[in-house]
Amino acid sequence: MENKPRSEDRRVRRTKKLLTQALTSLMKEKQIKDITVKELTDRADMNRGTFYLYYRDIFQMLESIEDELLEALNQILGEKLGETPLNEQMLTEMFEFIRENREIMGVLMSFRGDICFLYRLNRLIREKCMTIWDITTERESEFNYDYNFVAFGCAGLVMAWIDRSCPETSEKLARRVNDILQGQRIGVKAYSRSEKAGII
Amino acid sequence: MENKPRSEDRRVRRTKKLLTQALTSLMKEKQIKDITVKELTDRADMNRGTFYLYYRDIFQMLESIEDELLEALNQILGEKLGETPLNEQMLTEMFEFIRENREIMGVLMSFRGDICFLYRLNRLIREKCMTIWDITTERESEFNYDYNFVAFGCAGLVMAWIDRSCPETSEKLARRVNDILQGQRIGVKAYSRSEKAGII
DNA sequence: GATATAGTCAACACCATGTTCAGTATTTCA
DNA sequence: TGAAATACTGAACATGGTGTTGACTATATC
Repeated sequence: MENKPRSEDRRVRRTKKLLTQALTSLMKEKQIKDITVKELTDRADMNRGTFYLYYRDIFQMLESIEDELLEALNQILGEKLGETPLNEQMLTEMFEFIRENREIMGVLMSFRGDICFLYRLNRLIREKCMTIWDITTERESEFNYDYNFVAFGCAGLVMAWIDRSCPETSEKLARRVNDILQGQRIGVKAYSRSEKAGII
Repeated sequence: MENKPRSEDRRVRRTKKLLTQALTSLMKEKQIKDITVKELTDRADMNRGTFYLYYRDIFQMLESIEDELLEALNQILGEKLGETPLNEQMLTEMFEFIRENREIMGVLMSFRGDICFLYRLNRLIREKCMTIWDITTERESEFNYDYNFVAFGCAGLVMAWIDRSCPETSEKLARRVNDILQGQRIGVKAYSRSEKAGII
């Protein structure tokens, strides 16, 4: 995220950064559909016309922010699929990246966020798993349910983590996810006062 | 969902139903932000003004559809919290409800859906768990991570299920979720070709 | 320091929105 | 079944955010 192509003019970098900050800030206050370009550029302290130099509308702007985040995550996952394993080390790196960008990541995954981003993130990791594990189409259906459980489960866990401003280290979170995936009992049943109380 | 208060005029029921169908249909084709009231009422074959008799805008309409779904699910969960356990029977009932309303549920949970709905659904179940299991505030943090993993994991599993038009029975799905929650190994590791390939 | 490029400011047409009102159609209930 | 109530239609209207343009100013690059 930080090291963008230096080809862009300093002013361009500044403008985009200010707009991103303003959008992040506004999305903490209201739904994206209720944010106007005027409001956004006012907060970024710039002319409304400047916005249109780079983005078609606010939704497209959000999408382009998502593009950058996903591209960066893709880099971490290893550009050439199948080369790097999805291990605890890699989970740590991903969580660290999320932590570093927790402002915008938090917004995107919050109730004011974008379900599309969750899906794109999900697919990114999913495709890597498919390649690494060489899932055939016959096994795909079976794979899909469990995969989705784990993937969205992780997303949920990360949401709770960001929501608390990432108090635990990325390493600890990666270890927790690792433990769960290694087959460790998900600690929910432990909360039940009695066996009879239910199973969830 | 089906048995609404009969107090409403038949025309009103008809209008709302047509609008809901039209919205569901349109959301399969495009994002909600790109749907105009004109487009919606055209598809529902009615006057544009009629829409405003019941809804302020399209987003508010979606919200009111969500309200009804969540209210119905709340009924299934038992109105008086803490009275009914969250067991396999109840999971089956919930999945059956989702299956019956899979058209709109599918849209709401799809990549064109509403992240807010996921959060509301999550909170609904969460609050019930908190009450039943008598989670104290000290234990809440610990509980939160695991709970979120399971809750969003279930959501992900359901998404995959709806996405395939619910081929498995609600009973079978409830059993699968039950198995996972009972501590059964989540079947992802099984897909790995070798132990070295990674842990996710 | 010269040139290129980015940002500002004001003005503009456009179009979906949300509201209104009079007239018509349908439902409800006595 | 008929009358009163209520819902829907169709057209008109003001409004406000949108996206674009062109001339001018400010800033970065080399």
